[in-house]
Amino acid sequence: MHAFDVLGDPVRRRILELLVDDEYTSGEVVSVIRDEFGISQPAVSQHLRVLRENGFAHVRAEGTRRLYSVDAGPLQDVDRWLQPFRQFWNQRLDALGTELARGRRERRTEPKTEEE
Amino acid sequence: MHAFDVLGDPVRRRILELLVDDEYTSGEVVSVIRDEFGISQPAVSQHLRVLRENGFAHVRAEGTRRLYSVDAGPLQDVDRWLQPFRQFWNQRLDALGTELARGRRERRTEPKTEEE
DNA sequence: TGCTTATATAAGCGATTACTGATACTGTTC
DNA sequence: GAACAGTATCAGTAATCGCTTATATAAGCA
Repeated sequence: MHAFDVLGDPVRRRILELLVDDEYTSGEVVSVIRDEFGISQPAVSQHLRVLRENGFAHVRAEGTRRLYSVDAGPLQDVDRWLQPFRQFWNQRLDALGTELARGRRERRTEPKTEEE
Repeated sequence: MHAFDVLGDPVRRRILELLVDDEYTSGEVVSVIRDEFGISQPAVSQHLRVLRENGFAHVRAEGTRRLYSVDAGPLQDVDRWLQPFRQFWNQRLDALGTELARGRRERRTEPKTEEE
């Protein structure tokens, strides 16, 4: 399953938004998602499985509990895929990011048009 | 249709990769995609429609031809959604991006660990 | 050891998606 | 204005997805 397919589901996106801050047990995720989306425990568990199997989440057992956390690998792939398109909304930020990633030392920024 | 659903399809991703460089006529897109994916003209046209209707592409008529180009709006939404996750792979780039977007003037960069 | 809690898996079903072939529409050219 | 080229739309179909209910597994506890 491609990263974008995984992220296509709103429940899975929401789960990742939860995990970005903290580890959550399966049950905690279930209770948030049940409230927000009105779906069952198995439904959530299946989404967690998709996240696991596609490398978006780590699991760690603690007794009978399962603690989920973000694995950012596939998100980084998405970020990379996006790279060539960034020129459209922010050429300067994009260029700067590239430079920085290459380990440049110094920057001065020119006047710019604001967005966001 | 959510941006991530649109990007879930490999044909649509490929079309956007083409359009990132240049305008393409519908027929040009069809011929590239037909070669690479082996699907028909209507199939490609339907994908172009999805891109159009979801704001990923502009169309411009020129005679009987239709010229497609990227509209980056929804991609920028995706980029924004990704933002909180960037800390996982590059805290410093992330922080810098945020600062720059807020219009700061000056930067000096510290020594860093390389990635990419 | 048996009950309970936490979680995962399985089977089945309805909705959605991406395709195909057929056709419609709209300019261009003779 | 008829034929053609470029493109879009339509109707039908097969595959996939996300849900539900039912059930399995495994740890904690009386």
